[in-house]
Amino acid sequence: MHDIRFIRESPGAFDAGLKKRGLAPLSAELLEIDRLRRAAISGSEGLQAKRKALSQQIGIAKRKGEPADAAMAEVASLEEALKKGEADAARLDEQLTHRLEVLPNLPLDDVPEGADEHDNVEIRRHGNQRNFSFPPKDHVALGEATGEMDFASAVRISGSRFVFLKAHLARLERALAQFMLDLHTTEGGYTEVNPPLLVRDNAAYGVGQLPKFAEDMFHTDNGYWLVPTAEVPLTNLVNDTVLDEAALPLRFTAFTPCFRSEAGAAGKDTRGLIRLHQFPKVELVSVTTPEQSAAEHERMTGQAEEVLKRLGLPFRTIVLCGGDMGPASRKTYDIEVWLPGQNAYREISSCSNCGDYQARRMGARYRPKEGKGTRFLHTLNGSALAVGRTLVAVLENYQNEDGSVTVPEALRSYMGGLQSIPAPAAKK
RNA sequence: GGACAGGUGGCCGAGCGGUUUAAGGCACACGCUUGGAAAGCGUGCGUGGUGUAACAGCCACCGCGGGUUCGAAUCCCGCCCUGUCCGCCA
Repeated sequence: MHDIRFIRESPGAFDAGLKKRGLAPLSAELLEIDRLRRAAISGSEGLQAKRKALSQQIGIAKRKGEPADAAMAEVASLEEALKKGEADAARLDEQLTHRLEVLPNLPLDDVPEGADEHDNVEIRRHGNQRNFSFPPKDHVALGEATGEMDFASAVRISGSRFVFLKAHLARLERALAQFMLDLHTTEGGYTEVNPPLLVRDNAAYGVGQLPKFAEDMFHTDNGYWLVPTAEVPLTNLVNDTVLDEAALPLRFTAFTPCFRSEAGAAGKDTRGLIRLHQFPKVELVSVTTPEQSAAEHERMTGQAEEVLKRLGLPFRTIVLCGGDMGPASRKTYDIEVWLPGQNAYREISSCSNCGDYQARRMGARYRPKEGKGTRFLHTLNGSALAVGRTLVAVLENYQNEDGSVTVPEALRSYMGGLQSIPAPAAKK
């Protein structure tokens, strides 16, 4: 949600931000609605003030037992104009809100120009791609060979884009999640949270999922949304609140399943664990002052990268261009992990600084130590990491020629000391 | 699912047709007091909108939406939410 006052003061900057998003300028149009809106409000308020004054006179007169017919007649004569004025003001105000609430956040100055993912800019790489002495398999081939990654059963029971993980792979997923949570809570300073997975409209609206992305979420027939990411419940922990500055920053982490209908993704990434209707993810959410958010964004991205470093997985970090960012974000880093089976870097984390965009929608404010009143908070969210895709990366990067998979050092204590996930039994 | 009770500022809480301009308290800020602190005393302090160069002023907001009325936090209707008890249930 945008602040119309900002648009009033800096229409050029607003339009420039939209342009970076690949959108046409809108400030002139919005300001015209705003002009009409304010005129309507002024007119309406003038009449309201008149009515109020007259009503007070009537009250005083009646108290004294004097007649008040003249004043009552005058109020009655205002009736029609009052109704119209209030309706006009309400209609224009609503119109402006509807226009503003569907617009994306404005990119920060250091976000690169560009239309789509081709214009994203790589900012660093870490780790070396392994030299395989054999042709590496992809995770589906590895997982299905042992029967521990079972898509066939999932299709019968739930349909496409679901999976059963079994035995070592089920445990590996659990180990990954636990490893990540431990890292974030002990070294990262995040508070572990186990949130609800069903949320109300207002929570989905608060982070910007609604009204635009209703079709990307699952909805229950009694009105709940299944969370598409733990960002939704975690960020909404501060909705409708006024925090003390001393409490900031707040840092939350959660391991949850995420549910996405993938309505617009028919035919994309149909193979394997990459794009499912239900997938596990460890999420990070920070709530900060406006002054803290840029540094917190770097810190959060570093926290996500740390997971990959400890797992020994090669990755690169890119900054998304204006045209490729999610709507709530003002700056986003994606982290892409190297997948030998696909011979490509694939997204495994996305860390966004949302500025005050979500805070405005949620009503999330704080009281500054200095100065009066309240200010909107800044919110940030990032995956650290998408656990299913991390499992893919571990399988593909740590595979051996016989189909066994070496367990990364960092995970062994979570796997009961297991050194290696066994190769599939030889065919008889 | 059934019955009952409730939703008032950052928090607690009074008000239940017109001097409410939402009392009072807590918290917070500043000052006085003090060797320093606590306590005490004093002052300030809701949110949003509109308006202004900045003040001032004005309007709205007592869960949300309607209605009654010259006038609604207060009365009426609908909805949402919370709590308690009962039922069901891992």
